[in-house]
Amino acid sequence: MANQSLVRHINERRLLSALRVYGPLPRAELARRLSLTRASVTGMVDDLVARRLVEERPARDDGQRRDVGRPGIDIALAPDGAHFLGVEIGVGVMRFALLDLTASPVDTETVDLPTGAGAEAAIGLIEARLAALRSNPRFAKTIRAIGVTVPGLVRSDGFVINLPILRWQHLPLGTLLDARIDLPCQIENNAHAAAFGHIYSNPQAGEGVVVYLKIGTGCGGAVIVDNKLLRGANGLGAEIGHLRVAEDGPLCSCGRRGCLETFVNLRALQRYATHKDVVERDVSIDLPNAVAERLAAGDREATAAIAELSSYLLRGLVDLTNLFNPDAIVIGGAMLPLLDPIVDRIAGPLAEQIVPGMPMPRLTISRIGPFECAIGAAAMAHHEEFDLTNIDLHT
Amino acid sequence: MANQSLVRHINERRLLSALRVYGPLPRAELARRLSLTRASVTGMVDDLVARRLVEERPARDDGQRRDVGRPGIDIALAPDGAHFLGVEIGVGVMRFALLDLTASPVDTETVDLPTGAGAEAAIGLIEARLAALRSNPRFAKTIRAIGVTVPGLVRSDGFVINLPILRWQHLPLGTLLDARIDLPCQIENNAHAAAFGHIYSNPQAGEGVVVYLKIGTGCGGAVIVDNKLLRGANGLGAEIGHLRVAEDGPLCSCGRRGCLETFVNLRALQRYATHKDVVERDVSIDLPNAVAERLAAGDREATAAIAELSSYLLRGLVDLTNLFNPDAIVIGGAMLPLLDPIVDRIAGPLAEQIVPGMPMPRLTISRIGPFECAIGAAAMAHHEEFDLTNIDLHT
DNA sequence: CTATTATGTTTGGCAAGTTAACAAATTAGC
DNA sequence: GCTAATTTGTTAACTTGCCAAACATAATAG
Repeated sequence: MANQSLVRHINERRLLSALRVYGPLPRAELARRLSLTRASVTGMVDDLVARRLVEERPARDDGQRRDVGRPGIDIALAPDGAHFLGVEIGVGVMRFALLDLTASPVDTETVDLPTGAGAEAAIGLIEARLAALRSNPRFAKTIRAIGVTVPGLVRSDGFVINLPILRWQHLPLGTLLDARIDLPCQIENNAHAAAFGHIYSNPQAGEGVVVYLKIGTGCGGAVIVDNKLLRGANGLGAEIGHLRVAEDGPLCSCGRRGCLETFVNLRALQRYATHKDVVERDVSIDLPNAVAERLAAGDREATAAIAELSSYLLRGLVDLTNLFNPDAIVIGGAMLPLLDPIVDRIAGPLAEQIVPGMPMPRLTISRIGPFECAIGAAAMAHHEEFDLTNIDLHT
Repeated sequence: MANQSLVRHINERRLLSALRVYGPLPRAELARRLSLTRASVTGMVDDLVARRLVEERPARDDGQRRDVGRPGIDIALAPDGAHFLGVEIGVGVMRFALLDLTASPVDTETVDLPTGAGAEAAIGLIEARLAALRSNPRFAKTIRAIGVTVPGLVRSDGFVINLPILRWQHLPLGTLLDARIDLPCQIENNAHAAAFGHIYSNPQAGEGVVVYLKIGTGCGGAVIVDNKLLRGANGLGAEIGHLRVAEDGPLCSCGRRGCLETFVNLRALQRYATHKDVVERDVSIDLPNAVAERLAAGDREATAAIAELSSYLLRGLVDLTNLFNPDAIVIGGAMLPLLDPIVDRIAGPLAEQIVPGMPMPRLTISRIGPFECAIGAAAMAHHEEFDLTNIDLHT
């Protein structure tokens, strides 16, 4: 199906993506940026206005010096032209984020997910949240798709293979969702979604190759190449947490020892800081803040704990840098309050230990915060429908 | 530039790729496969015939039972419509392969590259080979581009960072080539090229995600996603040889210890088999054959050597499988005669040790042989000009 | 020998972008 | 304040390339 309608499809997405990334622009400027004529842009904008996806904006009177010539009329994405719901299924909690057509969050919500709850309960909560949102006339008819993230192995067809933290296994979550929700549902690993959320909300960050690490209850990862997630054959790619970084160590949920995930997560941090092992649910969410304070106060035990965690993380990042030659490594997740000192500690040795000649990647921290997975999931749904990428030329 | 000419560009590449992959086909069949009308295909074929890229073929009288209806006239790529030269710069040797428009090798050649020779000498040999080929009227005007492979780190802009085996370093090879050769030259790491050659000559092998390992003098790798190489930010991606698979080990060319490359290569095999370390140039190319014979004869030392090498390789493949969730792992390179027993030994443990739930990749051996890098380099040039991929929709 | 079926070509139509001309809205200069 | 210059946005005529439909062609089936 490579005919004129493909050209229109491509140009439409190029136009919408430009407006999302650069903000409102007049037709003439759009024409220049997309290498189209003003005439073509006029036609496309007319069409998009009729479909309520873009709108004219009154001239912003921002005191900017105007150039000579007739001033342009800004065209902007119509924020409420479409909405996307992102859902994070987490440990004891579900988080929801609603994005508008500009991919900005317009609503967030957190609800408890009882420990031991199954998929039915989670789907019920999604249904309820969707109904609640739709009772608001603003969102009643514009929610187009849902993205759901889970903390573990999930195939791209929506089949959950294993979520050790939730004790969910072999579960056709996609099918179950499709049966109960009247919108397209996409299921994704939480780290993949968080990574995508980061590059989608920082467009300049997504060019090239980005390796993302999410350090929290576990340690997950994602790799993004030219704004596209590396999913692997079945959507299980970038299982960075199971990279082997030591000959021995605590038993991992995967059954092996030495996995990065067993050395780099909140529970491990607790272990390093207190020399006592604890069970998962006893690790407080406030742990990173507490350790950060002790660290700032020069506490020796906290310093040693960070040093130990950093050493394993470093070991993993060396391999990842050699394998992916990334432009940037982004670290996010619940460990956020401690990421600055960790990154400071890692940058130097990383530059030394990667293969000589391999350029040092930028080390960045994702500061989106606790809704990063939900926002990322919604961003993926947004991207699916409106972003310029992944147009299949083969069929 | 997304207008009707883009549609034609896409459809032309779809048509040429279909002919390359499936062989000669009549217009009606092409129309069905490309979802175009017979009328459109007629027009495109007329155009391509005029440009000498395709030609009509007399009906093959292969005794096949004919269907009812008017028989179609096969359209085939005109083999001599274009040629691409691939060059491998190796240790002591340069190999050349010329591909025609069907991406089949029509000429191969090996010449000595004196030990210690610099880039100037190598470029001189390329010039000479190109001149020799052009003295044949068949190739005089049809060679369109050159691909050159080097055994080590090279940036996508053609700057050679480090080739430890050749002692070449910090060398603007791309610029030097452009100055002396009147054709587009692309420089690529040898394992990347070999991987690409494998999937380009086995089209069904390139769908999805393929992890390629080249085991020879060194151990290099490449990852291919949907027929495209994962290059990384600077073209240095997939440095699989420097994946760390042990806490200690022989000193690697990268300055660290524990790299996969130091355990999995010809010299290491020699070491395992003889318990003596030797210098690189003393490792005979025939070593794999010799060991294979001893192995077949049940020789205990050879068996142990293969077991040792396999154990390190396995360790690397576990991480790679978890990281990339590949459809297939392909192993090639000078170790070829030993790859069958090695793969036999690895398959079982690999399935056990990857993350539970991660599908087991197919384990395949690339049997292209000694010209795999040269053929792959030429294939990359062919792909650049004629394959349906990497059409940039952003500009 | 005729009916059927499939291929390949021709003709006319449509979609979407381009070119070129023009009206509209602003600044610059006198 | 008026005119020239400049830039935006629209309109109409043109071009490209695919589609739809009709037709000529070449085979098989009975």
